[in-house]
Amino acid sequence: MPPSPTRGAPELIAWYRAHARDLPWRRPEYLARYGAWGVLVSEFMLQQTPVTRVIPHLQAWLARWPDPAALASATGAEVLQQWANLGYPRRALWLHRAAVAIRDQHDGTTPRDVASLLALPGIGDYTARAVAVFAFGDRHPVVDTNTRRVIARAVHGRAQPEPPSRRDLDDMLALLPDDRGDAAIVNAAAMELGATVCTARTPDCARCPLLDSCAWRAAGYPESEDRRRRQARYEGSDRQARGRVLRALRHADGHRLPAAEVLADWPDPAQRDRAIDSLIADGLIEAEDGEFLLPR
DNA sequence: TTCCAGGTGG
DNA sequence: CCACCTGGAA
Repeated sequence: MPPSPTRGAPELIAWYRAHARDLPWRRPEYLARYGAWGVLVSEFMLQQTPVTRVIPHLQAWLARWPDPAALASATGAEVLQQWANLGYPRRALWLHRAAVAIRDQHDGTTPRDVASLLALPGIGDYTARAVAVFAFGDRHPVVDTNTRRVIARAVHGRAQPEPPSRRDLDDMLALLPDDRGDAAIVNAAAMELGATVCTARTPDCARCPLLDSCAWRAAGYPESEDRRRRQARYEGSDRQARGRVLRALRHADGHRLPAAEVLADWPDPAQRDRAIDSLIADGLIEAEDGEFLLPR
């Protein structure tokens, strides 16, 4: 017998109301003050970045640039400086470019429809739907890696999700109640459950609101083969070299340094040149008069 | 010392 | 598929 469309939704909603973390972007005063732009900025920072690292940067960022027009008028150097050590600094440039597009193409108002959001730089399947749902209250499936794991277990009875695919959105959609507000909570609850209870390595099933209906539990918690690729070593990587260059420029007077001083002590000159060239290609640094500098 | 989390774009 | 960053946990 196929699962009923909203199987688990009431349990998720009740659990979320009682146990969701109190995060800044979930507070009514945050949404009242920053609106959809606040949701968009928080989701940008949360891409690939733990909640605890985002919180202090988010407050400072929105205090400085509370709306798209304010950010759009900043320079690349200011944006990268403010992004600081959040990681993946291309996101900072994408966010800046998204602000420019919102100012120039949407009258400074964060768009509501998923297609328009997807057209903005740095916004993909997850972020577009997260903004549409959490900022505007529309009914769409929002799927992050936590959601995918929760669905793999509770619905499909597998310990780990399959590789990401469009079917993930269909799976989540099937769990959403008709009511838009309830649907938004179920989206948030699935992510929250995966982040705090149905975790990758040590799920705490005793605290799970879906315990009674969980397909993984019903199947006896079968293991699944670990198909994760080993993460590339960071020490000595191109990533580390790029990160060092940007960190040096963030801390330099005028955000510029003589080319000879940039990564001067890096052990592999070819790798250093490759890192610098790729930073220029990405628009994260510029070369001028024998110096490297953050972009203007 | 290694491992881990995590969306987007190419 | 693979590159992209960081710092805290294991």
